[in-house]
Amino acid sequence: MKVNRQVQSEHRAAMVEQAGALFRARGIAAVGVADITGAAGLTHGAFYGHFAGKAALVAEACRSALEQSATRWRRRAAATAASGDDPLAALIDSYLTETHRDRPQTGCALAALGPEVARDLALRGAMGEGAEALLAALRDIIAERLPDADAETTALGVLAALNGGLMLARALADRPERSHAALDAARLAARRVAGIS
Amino acid sequence: MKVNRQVQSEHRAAMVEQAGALFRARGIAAVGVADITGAAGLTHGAFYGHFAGKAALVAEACRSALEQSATRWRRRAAATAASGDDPLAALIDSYLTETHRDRPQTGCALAALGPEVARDLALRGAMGEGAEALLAALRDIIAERLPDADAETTALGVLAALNGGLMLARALADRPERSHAALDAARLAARRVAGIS
DNA sequence: TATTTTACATGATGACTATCATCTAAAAGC
DNA sequence: GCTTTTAGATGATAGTCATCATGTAAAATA
Repeated sequence: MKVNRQVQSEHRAAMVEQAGALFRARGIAAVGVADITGAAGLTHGAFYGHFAGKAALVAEACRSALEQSATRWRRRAAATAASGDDPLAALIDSYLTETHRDRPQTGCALAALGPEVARDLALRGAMGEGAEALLAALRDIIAERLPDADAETTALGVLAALNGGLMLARALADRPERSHAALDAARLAARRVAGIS
Repeated sequence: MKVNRQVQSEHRAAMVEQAGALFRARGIAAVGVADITGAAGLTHGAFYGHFAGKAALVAEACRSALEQSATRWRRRAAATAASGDDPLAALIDSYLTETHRDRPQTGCALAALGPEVARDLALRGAMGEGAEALLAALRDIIAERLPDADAETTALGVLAALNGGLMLARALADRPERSHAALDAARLAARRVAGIS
């Protein structure tokens, strides 16, 4: 049955959103078109009216998830700065938590999907754009917090430490103390890279 | 046709080896049993005499690839130390290269497969063991090079920076200069985490 | 050498999945 | 209100893949 334009665009947004969550939780290959439409409250037939194919949705979901993260980073940095705290330290601390480790579906898409997406040439564009959005947010936070630093290089280094730390904590998830130690060590590492506390 | 025990064990080793390379290059889900046996010069029928199923081979291939990396790290550290160079700096520099970025099939399995494997509970054990092997090698190299450092924490932090840096460089592979900058920044970051040069 | 065992090949099967064709009912447009 | 358009549902199709069943020839064993 046909729905009005408002509902239609909600359906599309729901598919992008649910796809992003499912991909991050289970991986791209393990999520089918029917899983995505189902999570959005539709059936598989609705899919091809909205997207050219699964690959098109993957690209859109990745870019969208990363840009959403970038926006969240900026908002939170503004909020912590307003309350007198260090926005860079706050970002590092909130990224490298057990909560983030255990909730990939709402977490950083770069850490959850980076390798899987990077090896698909058709998806590299979307991933690159999303990564740049994250880096731009981080660079701005660093430039404001550390006016003397090379914000561009520091942002790349800090993002590497954040991503790698989260990935390592997930790879060690079977060993709770080791996984916890990885998060602690990565928080320290990210601070050292930034040159703070 | 039956083959002798020597050849049989070579076939098994070839399947583990080829699986490791194919998984790192294309991802686990994108590689079929027939691809692996084919790369080893066999047909799909030979598979189930050697492994309980695809999952069993995935676990073995991951552990094997990571342990091989750990061994290579130790050997190279010994060689660079013998020639008077800094083994830790050499490890950092050789990990964060464009060659490593562009050759996942022979590179670090943690960076290539970490997220994909970490979300599969049945595979976490193998990945955790492999990660520990890498960390042990790195810890030993650090303990020798920096006797005053907390080698355990430093190893976790450096591995996070290495992994994250490589992943970021791959995510930015579409933008050659940015990808190059990510490698440069990650080398600098890893050094800062270790507290060297 | 004769017999048994078995590593691998061939072929089959069932499950799953992306995509397409068709149908329907409701929204859009007049 | 009537006609046209179309979002989504249902069902079909073709391809892929892991796994299993069976055959065969060579190694192992006696």
